Amino acid sequence: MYYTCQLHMSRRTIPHYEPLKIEPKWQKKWLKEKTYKAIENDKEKSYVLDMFPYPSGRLHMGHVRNYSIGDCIARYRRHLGKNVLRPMGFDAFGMPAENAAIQNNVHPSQWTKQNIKAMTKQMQRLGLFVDWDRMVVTCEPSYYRWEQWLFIQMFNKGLAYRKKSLVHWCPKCQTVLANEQVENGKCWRCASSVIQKDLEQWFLRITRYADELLEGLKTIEKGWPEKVVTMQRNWIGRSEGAMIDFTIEGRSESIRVFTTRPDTLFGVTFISIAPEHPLLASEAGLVPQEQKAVVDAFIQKTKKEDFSQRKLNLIEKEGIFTGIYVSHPLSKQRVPVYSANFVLMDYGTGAVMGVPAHDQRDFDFARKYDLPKKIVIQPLGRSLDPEGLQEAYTESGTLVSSDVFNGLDNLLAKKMIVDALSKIKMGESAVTYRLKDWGISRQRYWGTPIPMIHCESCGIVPEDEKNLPILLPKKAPLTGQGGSPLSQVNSFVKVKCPKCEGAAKRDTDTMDTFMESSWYFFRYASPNYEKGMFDKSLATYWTPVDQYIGGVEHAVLHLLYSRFITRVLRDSGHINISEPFAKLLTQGMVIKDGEKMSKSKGNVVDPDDLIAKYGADTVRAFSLFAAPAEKDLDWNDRGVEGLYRFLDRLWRFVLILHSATENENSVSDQEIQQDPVAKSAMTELQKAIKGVSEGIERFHFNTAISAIMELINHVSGQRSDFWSLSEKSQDDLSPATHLVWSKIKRQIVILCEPFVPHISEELAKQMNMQDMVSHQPWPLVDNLWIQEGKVTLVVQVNGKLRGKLDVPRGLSKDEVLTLAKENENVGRFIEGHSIAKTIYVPDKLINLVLS
RNA sequence: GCCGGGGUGGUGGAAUCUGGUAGACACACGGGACUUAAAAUCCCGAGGUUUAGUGAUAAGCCGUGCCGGUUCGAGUCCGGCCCCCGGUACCA
Repeated sequence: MYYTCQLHMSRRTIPHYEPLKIEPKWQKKWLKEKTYKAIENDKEKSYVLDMFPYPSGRLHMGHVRNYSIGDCIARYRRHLGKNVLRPMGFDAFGMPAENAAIQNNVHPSQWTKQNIKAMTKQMQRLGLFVDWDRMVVTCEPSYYRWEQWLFIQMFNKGLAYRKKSLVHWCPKCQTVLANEQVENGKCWRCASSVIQKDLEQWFLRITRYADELLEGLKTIEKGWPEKVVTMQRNWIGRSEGAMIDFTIEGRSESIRVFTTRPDTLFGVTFISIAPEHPLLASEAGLVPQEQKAVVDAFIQKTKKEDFSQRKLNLIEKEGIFTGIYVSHPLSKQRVPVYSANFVLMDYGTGAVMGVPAHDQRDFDFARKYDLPKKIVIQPLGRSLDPEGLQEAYTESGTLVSSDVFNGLDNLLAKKMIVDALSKIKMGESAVTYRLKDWGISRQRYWGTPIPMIHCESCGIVPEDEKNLPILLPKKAPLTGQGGSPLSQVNSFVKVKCPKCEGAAKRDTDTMDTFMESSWYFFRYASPNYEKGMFDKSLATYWTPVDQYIGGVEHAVLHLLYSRFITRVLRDSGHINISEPFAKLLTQGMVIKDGEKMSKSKGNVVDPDDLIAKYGADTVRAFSLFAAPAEKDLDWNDRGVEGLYRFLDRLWRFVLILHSATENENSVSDQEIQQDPVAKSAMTELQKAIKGVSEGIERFHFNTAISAIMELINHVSGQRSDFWSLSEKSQDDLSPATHLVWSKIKRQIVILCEPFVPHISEELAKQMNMQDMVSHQPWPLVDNLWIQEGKVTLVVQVNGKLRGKLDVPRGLSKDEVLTLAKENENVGRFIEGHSIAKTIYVPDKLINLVLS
């Protein structure tokens, strides 16, 4: 495995780049010496965090990409002198473990532990910058104990509560899903169609923080992708409007509607309510006898319709007259009440005022059922009439047919009408949110048990904190059928009530796994802390996370829940921050042949195979080089080969520089200036330092790596015999070149360390460098060398490129103009014309504008 | 529909923040050197097109989805449109 330098017949040989030999050695050393351990100190801290993985069994390329990015940032920041924390852990509760248990008869805990072990090994084989002493595994009782404790605190503050409600239910996973876990009417995990069930469940009152979560986005929007901020904003879905009461004819109660357009109140020609609305239930006794049969039939029919389809607006608008009438709160006119399938019970009040002239849905509905359209807003300079109206007019305008509000601008009218309603207690301004409370009960085994007890005499009682953790029983029947597995474990269910000591039952649901991931980043500050969720002073030192990296798929789930829980912890005095993640980088997917990598498509690339073939450095470097971080990365096997070849080139490049520059003598800057070879090499080195630094800072890792390639291309091109140089060649290198090359060999290993740490450390060692590369400071750009020297100045005539001038920097406009006119090609274009104007950008270009 | 992001060679992408040589760097391709041969390695070439020249080459024109504008100068800024990707949705 040795090749001999060709031209010089040198006795010296340079061993080939052999990643598989050098990588394990360094990985062992890093682990043994705890090279990347984070210890609190006086330096500026930097907390770099990747979203922790679910222990599915094996790393996939998405993980590799994620960790390569985080690793690069962590390493770079350490070189900059920051105190870097880069921890790793596992989001270890969840369904796949339980499914594996059902299918293969392995205990979820065993399955999970095996996977954690295997995946940890894979990560170590990648050579990640990680403080392994801070590992957090969420299925450990020492972790979930504090989650149970948090739940009790939230219960005591009214932030955790139980209610019966319609919830999303996945028939395949046999469990409830949160709103955020339903995508297009399908389960986020298994893609089964979700159905609705009426169940009693635990909820966390995230809506109490709705406004704050919305406002808080302003403080982080600079550090987060705009896309994610927008998604959260839309998800919270704040809308301002009014609640308005329509009194039911012959009754004292009223139907309350929510509207964002109180200015169109006089345009109401009907009311529509959701089929599930309680007023339609028989108990309410509102629907007249003669209408009862048809109304019930309509309700039944709508209920049968696929709920998700109804939400997705795929079903034609349908409705039925309920026989109920209400009275308009201001005009006192009689208004019919319809039940309509497009009105949703879970938003607003489940009842809507129908204004066909100014709302498109109402317009469609009115057209179908031949209901009148009343125009109450006229646009400026036009006059709408109900007969000619082809669609609802939803823009602004002036109020008409609206009693005392006629002539008002509609924006002003909004406020005036709500005021008028408030006075007679028939309405008030109101804000609604799309965001709903977070349902966290899961009828599954492999999760954190909810530390609550149901007592017949005392009601719902929290477990005594002394008894935490409430351990998940080791044995439970796992069949995937028949509700919570824990309900079948007698020893778990039967407890004494902490209040009255009477016989009571434990809650048998477990918490949504998103609970664990909502605070793990605090736990890393003190992973083994036993007196609470985390040590406040340590968490205060490290958090917020300075740079968070992960997939965009968590834009509203994990990233919103974490912001919520952080605020809960803040309000109970456990931490002083509101926002857990100061900066967020969402990396794109790894795709192959235009499709997402997946087993079913058979286009999965296994990181282990690649590491076994090319080594970790190649895999890491490729995943950074092939595309900008935030874009999708199209996997390309040839590209990997290319990166491997580059690393081989890097390897030989550094060793050749080394063998050619073993004896260094001191040379002044001036001597370098006067030596063209040395000087241009120096300039290229400075450009590379600049390019790599800026690339990493802007997360343009692809251009950062190309800056290193350019340096190698340039220096190796300085001599035609470069690739066969040896120590013999020292004699024919100028002292200045000798020095600059020597500088390059020392600095290039630092520049490439964030991308390819193994090869970098190994090269440093082979060059007998004292310290490990990871402890070296980042080289600073010496602008002197970049600014020095000649520049290529562009000459334009009328904005078109006509010539180039190689000139020294800092020439005056007149000097350049004279040179430009002398240029033969430029001369051809200006001949016979006079120059009307000259634009000169120093050291860049001159543009001659002809008259 | 609404909200984001994007559209640049055969391909991934650079230059876009801050208007100033479009195509860095790489992949793929083609040619050459080395080799008995191959691999590896090294070197060279390359957006399209036209003109002149045997030729190396020189020069012109066109070119960053489309149309228009601002500017001495637009891939970059502004207005309008088309297409692709992602998110979201009877949200009252």
